[in-house]
Amino acid sequence: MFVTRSAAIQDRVAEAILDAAAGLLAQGGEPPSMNDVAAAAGVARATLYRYFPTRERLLQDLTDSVIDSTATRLAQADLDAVPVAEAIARVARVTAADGSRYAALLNRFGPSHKPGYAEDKIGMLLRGLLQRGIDDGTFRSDLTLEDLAFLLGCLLQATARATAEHQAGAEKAAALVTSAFLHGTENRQDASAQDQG
Amino acid sequence: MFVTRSAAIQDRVAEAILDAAAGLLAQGGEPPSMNDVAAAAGVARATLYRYFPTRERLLQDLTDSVIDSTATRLAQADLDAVPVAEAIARVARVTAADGSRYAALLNRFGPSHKPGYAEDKIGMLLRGLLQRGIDDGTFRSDLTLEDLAFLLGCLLQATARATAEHQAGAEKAAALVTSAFLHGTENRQDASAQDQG
Amino acid sequence: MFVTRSAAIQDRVAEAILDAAAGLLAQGGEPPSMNDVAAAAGVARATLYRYFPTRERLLQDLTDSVIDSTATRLAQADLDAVPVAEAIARVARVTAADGSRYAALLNRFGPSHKPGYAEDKIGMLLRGLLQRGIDDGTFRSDLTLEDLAFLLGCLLQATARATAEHQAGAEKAAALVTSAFLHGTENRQDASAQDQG
Amino acid sequence: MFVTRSAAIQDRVAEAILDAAAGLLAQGGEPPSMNDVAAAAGVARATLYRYFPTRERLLQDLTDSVIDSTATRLAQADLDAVPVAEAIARVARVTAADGSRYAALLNRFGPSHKPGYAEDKIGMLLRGLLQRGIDDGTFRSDLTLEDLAFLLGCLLQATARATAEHQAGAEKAAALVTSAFLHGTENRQDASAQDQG
DNA sequence: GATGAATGAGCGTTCATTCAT
DNA sequence: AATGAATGAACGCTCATTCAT
Repeated sequence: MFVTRSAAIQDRVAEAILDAAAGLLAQGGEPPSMNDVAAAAGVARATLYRYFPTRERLLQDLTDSVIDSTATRLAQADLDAVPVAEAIARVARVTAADGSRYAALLNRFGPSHKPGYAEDKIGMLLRGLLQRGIDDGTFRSDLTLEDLAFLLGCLLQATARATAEHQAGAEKAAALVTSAFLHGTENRQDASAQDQG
Repeated sequence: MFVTRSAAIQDRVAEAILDAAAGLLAQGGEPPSMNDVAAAAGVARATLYRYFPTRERLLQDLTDSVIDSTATRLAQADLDAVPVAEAIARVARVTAADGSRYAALLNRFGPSHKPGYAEDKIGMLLRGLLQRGIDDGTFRSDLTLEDLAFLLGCLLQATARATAEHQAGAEKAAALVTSAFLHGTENRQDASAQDQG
Repeated sequence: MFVTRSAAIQDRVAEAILDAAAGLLAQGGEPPSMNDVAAAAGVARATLYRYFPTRERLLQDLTDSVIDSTATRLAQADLDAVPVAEAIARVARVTAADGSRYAALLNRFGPSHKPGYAEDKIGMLLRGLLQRGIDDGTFRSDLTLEDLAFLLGCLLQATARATAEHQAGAEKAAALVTSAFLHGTENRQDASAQDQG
Repeated sequence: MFVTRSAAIQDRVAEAILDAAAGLLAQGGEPPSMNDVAAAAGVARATLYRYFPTRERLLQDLTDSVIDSTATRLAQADLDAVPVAEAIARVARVTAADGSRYAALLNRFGPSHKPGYAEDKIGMLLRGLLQRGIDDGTFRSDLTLEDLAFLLGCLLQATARATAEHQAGAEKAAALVTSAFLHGTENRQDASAQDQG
């Protein structure tokens, strides 16, 4: 009981810290110091370190949490229930909308974080989608799964970054990337209309 | 004469410092301290600060210098003398080969640096190329210059980043990006073979 | 209790730092660097700065502490219980013995420190003494309190300085100054024997 | 010839530097940096070092020059031609008027300078005067030449310091010190009127 | 478990002094 | 002989991290 309640409190504190850190990061400007994060979360520096023993660790966990929420949203998008082209469009939209927070992290701290399980979750999801596209003939047959994954990864990451800077163009960027990716990879046999939403 | 020689020495020292900094950055790991940079350049810390009064300034100048060299290489690539498709391919190759250094900087310090004239030089070059493609019907007519620039920018930047991590795949990444971009933006009237090299 | 103990520790550290600084200053030679002070006190430089945020502040506090101890010794000298002449002699002896540390500070850093309450404490003590001398006819009536204070101040300060250089002659200097001051200011009516001890 | 003219120029530059330094010191505030001195004198830092190879040396020479001018003024005061008491009064006045510059140096840099020939010049002059006072019975016979020199030195130095701080009271301080010194050391046999100015 | 204090390392800067020209 | 550039040392300060309580 005690342990449970205690654990709940722990989680609450940890989340408060992550929220504070996310808020500070979203404000732009210089990357916040551990001091700032602790103050914003309303705890002492030493307490912050009890939860996240390292600055790197804090950022890693923050990143994971952000990615996790994106993964969740993607999981809710019913990608398996729609044609690959539409699924790609949805992925692009989610990425543009949600990924800006992730990109903000990337922009400020580089890809130093070792991809955790959260990131793999998205990766597997996308690979599944791409493999389905290969199997059903949506994509050109001369492109391997790796090629497609690289391209889509590039475009999505770039979309996220761009969106993080000018929050406005999220929708447009998503549409553009979707269109380009699908046109750039489509199998010419089917002339299905891959128009952007 | 004297002034010239003196100025030459100055330049040499500045360049030595930039080289040293680039070398340390390329080694990966933690971003080097000013101390390290000075030591690697073989000058005293005070001298380093004489040339680059701020860490930020040093990185800015380093970035500019890297971009400048890429711009120079692009300028030597005779982009105007070949079809747009081939020109894009060349741009991708140069970016993959040369841009890794730039991406290494970006990865470590984010896009905080205000784009200087060097970066604009590349931007103008690319916009000129894309405009030519629009004019000669290489690209789909529903894509504006802005759209094309955004897409190409995304892909090139992603290429550079990817190359910086696995130096090996530079050629392949360039080819893939070229192919995807051209397929994704081409005007369907001409069925020219834009295969990757 | 806890607070008290903690505060006691803090005081102890602060005092250790002041002691170390005093020791280094007493050694003569170049004024010690903050590094030296920290090392001598057995704390890190950052800790030193936690206690004394500025070199100036450290010296100021050191000066105050030295003056304070002199003031304490003067307060214990029972000046009010003895004739003015004897009281002056005691003041001179205390100054010679104790003031050398103060003079060492003055010699190295000039009178830039703004006199704090500690210094005022001594000033008020002496003025009280001099006023008593005026009232009981010890001093010539043509000398104001200001005049007497100036003269005594000059002589005491000079004594302290001289003593700081040749620690040996402290007693002699005190006697000489006492004699000169009393002879130089005495009221000729009373031929009391103000001989030096 | 050349050497002579050159030497003259040298002297001129050296003097310009000393003047500049004196001016900056007189302005109070923080002790001027070698940078400041060089700039004020209109020469490059390296040139300043050619003339005064060390900060300490510059201050030493500056001190010597200030003392020298005081010594000159004392030499012109015809001390030998007047009674000892009057001579002491003149010494005090000159010290108060002229010595403030010296005290400004002392206050800022401490007595680190080894007394040079200039200082000895004043010392010998004063000792001669005091010896005359001993010989002609002006002073108490229980005070040695050393005692008298110490006392007078104390008082004069204090006068100089005091004057340096409040330029105003120079005359008054001189009178006070003269009176105190003479009363404090006089031989009671002669009741000559040693009133202040 | 939470905290205040301590720590070591780096930053940006100034300054006295030295070197090469 | 005069100079600009270089140097090393210190300063005041911030920050990520650790320790003792």
